[in-house]
Amino acid sequence: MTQGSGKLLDFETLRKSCRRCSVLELCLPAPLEGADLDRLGGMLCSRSYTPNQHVYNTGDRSGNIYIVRTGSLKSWVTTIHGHEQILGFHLPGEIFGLDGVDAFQYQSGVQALEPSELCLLPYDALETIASQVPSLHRQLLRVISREIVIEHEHVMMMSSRPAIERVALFVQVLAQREALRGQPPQLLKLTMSRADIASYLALANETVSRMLSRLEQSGLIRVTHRKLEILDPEGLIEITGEYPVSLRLAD
Amino acid sequence: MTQGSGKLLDFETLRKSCRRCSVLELCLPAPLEGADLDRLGGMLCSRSYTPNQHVYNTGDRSGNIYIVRTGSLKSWVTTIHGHEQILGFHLPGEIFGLDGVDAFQYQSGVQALEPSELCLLPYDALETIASQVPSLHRQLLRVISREIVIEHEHVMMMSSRPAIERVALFVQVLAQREALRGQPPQLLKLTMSRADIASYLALANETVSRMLSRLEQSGLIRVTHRKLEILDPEGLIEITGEYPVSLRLAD
DNA sequence: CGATGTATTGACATTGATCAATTGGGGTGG
DNA sequence: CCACCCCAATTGATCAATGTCAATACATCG
Repeated sequence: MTQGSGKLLDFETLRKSCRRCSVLELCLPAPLEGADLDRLGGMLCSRSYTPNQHVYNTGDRSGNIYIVRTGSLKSWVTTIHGHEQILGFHLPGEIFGLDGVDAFQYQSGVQALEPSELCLLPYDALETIASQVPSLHRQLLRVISREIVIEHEHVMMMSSRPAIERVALFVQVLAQREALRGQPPQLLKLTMSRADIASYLALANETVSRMLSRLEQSGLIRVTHRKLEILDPEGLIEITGEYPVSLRLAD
Repeated sequence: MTQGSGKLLDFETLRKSCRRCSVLELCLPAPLEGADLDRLGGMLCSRSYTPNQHVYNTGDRSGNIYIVRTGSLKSWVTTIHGHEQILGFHLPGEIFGLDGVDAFQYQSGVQALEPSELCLLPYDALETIASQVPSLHRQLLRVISREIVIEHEHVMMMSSRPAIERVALFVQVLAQREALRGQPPQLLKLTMSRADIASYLALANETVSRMLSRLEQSGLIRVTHRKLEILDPEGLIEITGEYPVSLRLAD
């Protein structure tokens, strides 16, 4: 496994660290008592990654669950043809690495798309955490739950038949995920390449380009290289006529 | 939520129940002590479902994680236009219901494809279980891990470009899942309709029919209504591996 | 400022969706 | 037990949408 620059955190550092973490409310929505936070000491580890750096590769011996603190990453598998299939993008507050629990080795590869910081949770520590900090256990389950909903959203994108819908849905879901962590959802930074998006949506990258251009010509968005501005959210929703009910915010 | 015929199990019944369960080694691979099994008493609940019966619907207040004991089920979401998108099929030993943890309501619907029996795990009980039966906590994580791997396999199917690959992969993965629970993997019972398969693979159901016929004409499988026999597993692998792409991919 | 890889745009070919007709099974009632 | 019916599945013909190939424009990074 590719190693990042990591360090174990002592009690005091951790408490401060988690309290200052930008995704605290996602990772630990329930207020943890100071004592509970202390118990986490020694279990957690924070690590930084540079763009393109691998967190782990397919087949690597597993051992950790990861939660994104800052930055963004992609996970993928390589097919027999040597073709790379993107399985997901990981934004702050989101989890990955669970696919390695069952077989003791990761079933996919993960690499950073930009400078990123991750929070590591060793599998072994989870049992201890679960038994000693029950509220954290519930929070972990919630993060896993969100991850599964995101996977379902991915399926919804891939099953949208007209390519324009897939791309529009992609933009919308990305904006939603930005909003969830309190970021302005109308200005997106596409940290992944067009080819990554294309693979994620099961389209040719030329098609992704064309559809983005089409959305821009319709006045719905504005794209300049890796910056994307949503001009007309309502219009986007109209395009994705098949927008799944489950994706809409509580109403 | 639609109610099945359920009953709470006392200690003794549960112990026998779990010990006789066909998916014991999937659900609880690590041997549990008798005392641990006893502690599960009162937390677990078993329920039977008839074909087409709903376990829950999108928007239902959540509360349980489900593990399949016998039978098979499908989960789906309905789009605004009334179109049904299949998210997954659930076989014995597999888990579902996690998508309801975060928002306190299920984000999808689930219904039985045949007479099925489910094991219910209330969210609330999970914390207790985790703290009192640590080994079970780890097993739960493994079942979740398998579920995520299955979701990734689903994405791989949907991203396979030629339709024949998607269907071939579908058959292979289904056989694999049968094999995992000790069933002969060459004889499959398709409990779901062609339309369900089509939705799952993001294809038209006519295309699924055509591809199954094509696989049969090639002598790789034998399909009669809902029974599918794999005649040439190697041949299937070659199709998913080399079909049309290998002719053009020069890498 | 130049070089290399990424993104866009265009032209064409092909796959799979759509529409339509037919067959086939499983369930129900006579 | 058989016959009917209805829904599921198969098969066929056509065409639009998107993948593929190719060339150009554009950033980013050295």
